[in-house]
Amino acid sequence: MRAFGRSAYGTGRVSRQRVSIALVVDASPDRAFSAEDLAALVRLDDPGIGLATVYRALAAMESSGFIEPVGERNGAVVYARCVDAGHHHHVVCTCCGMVEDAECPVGGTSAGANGFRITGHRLVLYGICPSCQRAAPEPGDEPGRGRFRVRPASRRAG
Amino acid sequence: MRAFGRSAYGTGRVSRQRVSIALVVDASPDRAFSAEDLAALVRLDDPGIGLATVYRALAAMESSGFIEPVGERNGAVVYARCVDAGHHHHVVCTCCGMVEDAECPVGGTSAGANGFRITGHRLVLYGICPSCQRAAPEPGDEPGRGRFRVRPASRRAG
DNA sequence: TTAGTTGCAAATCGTTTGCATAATT
DNA sequence: AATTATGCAAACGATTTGCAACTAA
Repeated sequence: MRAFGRSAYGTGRVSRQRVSIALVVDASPDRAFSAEDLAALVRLDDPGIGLATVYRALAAMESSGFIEPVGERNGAVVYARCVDAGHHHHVVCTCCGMVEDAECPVGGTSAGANGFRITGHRLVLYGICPSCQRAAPEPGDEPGRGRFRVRPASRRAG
Repeated sequence: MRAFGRSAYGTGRVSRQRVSIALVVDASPDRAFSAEDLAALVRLDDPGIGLATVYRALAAMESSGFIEPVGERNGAVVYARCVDAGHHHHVVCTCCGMVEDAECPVGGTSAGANGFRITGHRLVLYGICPSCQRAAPEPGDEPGRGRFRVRPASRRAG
């Protein structure tokens, strides 16, 4: 197997399954997705793909920088495709899960206050996308349309 | 039961257990801790405290802004005490788990690019604290001292 | 060949919950 | 007295892992 997939996984072999998975992820650059979401989509083409395979691919894509975890939905981690090449972040619609790359507003801090040597950071912006804003009656209310609510990662239900 | 604890939990009743828990958290403002860590510390004074109680207290303290999840350790979420009152973030030593409050470097973005109405963000800075830097032979190597490795939240082992 | 990948099913294990009891307000 | 918190133990459920078969390189 060749071509696409190489870039998504960085290193390692590129199996038929990994190509399918990478293609689906590549085709959904503006939507946060969970392992189950991804599996469901991939199964449209390859019904026999196993969840474990998806999880393993997810881990590989994350460490290669092809995707990044951006929150959770019902206790499951949701990821976003990293469209931009370099260092960047994501804005996630907490209502529908829409995602867009965002520039990194964090600067200078790499100097490190209090003697810390800063090695990195994780930032995710949350908001309401244009589409969901339109659907929301009261600006300020959490729109009720989305079936993909994303929440800042940390714990399960509430 | 009264006094301390009120501020930590925002609303709700303040039981003996919740006071003990809040006291321990308050006494560890510079260390990331997991539910198990916290339970172990609290049990020094109150051996009978249940893990579920700690988890419930953790949830309450998080929603009241007394603590914030800052990563994970062996698949368990680790929290940091929010020393500062207002909006701020944390710098976490990925080696030993030491934590310090950090100012928010994110500005203006509240305007929202691409039409998003930004409602919030989550930022955690990672680095090596002065103490661990001293313990690290090669500047650049991940020090090997810490027994509390913290990793950016997302998934379990690797 | 040879090492990395897959699918399946079982195992993990941090976290959540139901319930009867105890304690706060 | 009314309501909320606690402890225990069982339940959850997303994610991980062992393993034999398979396959990209």
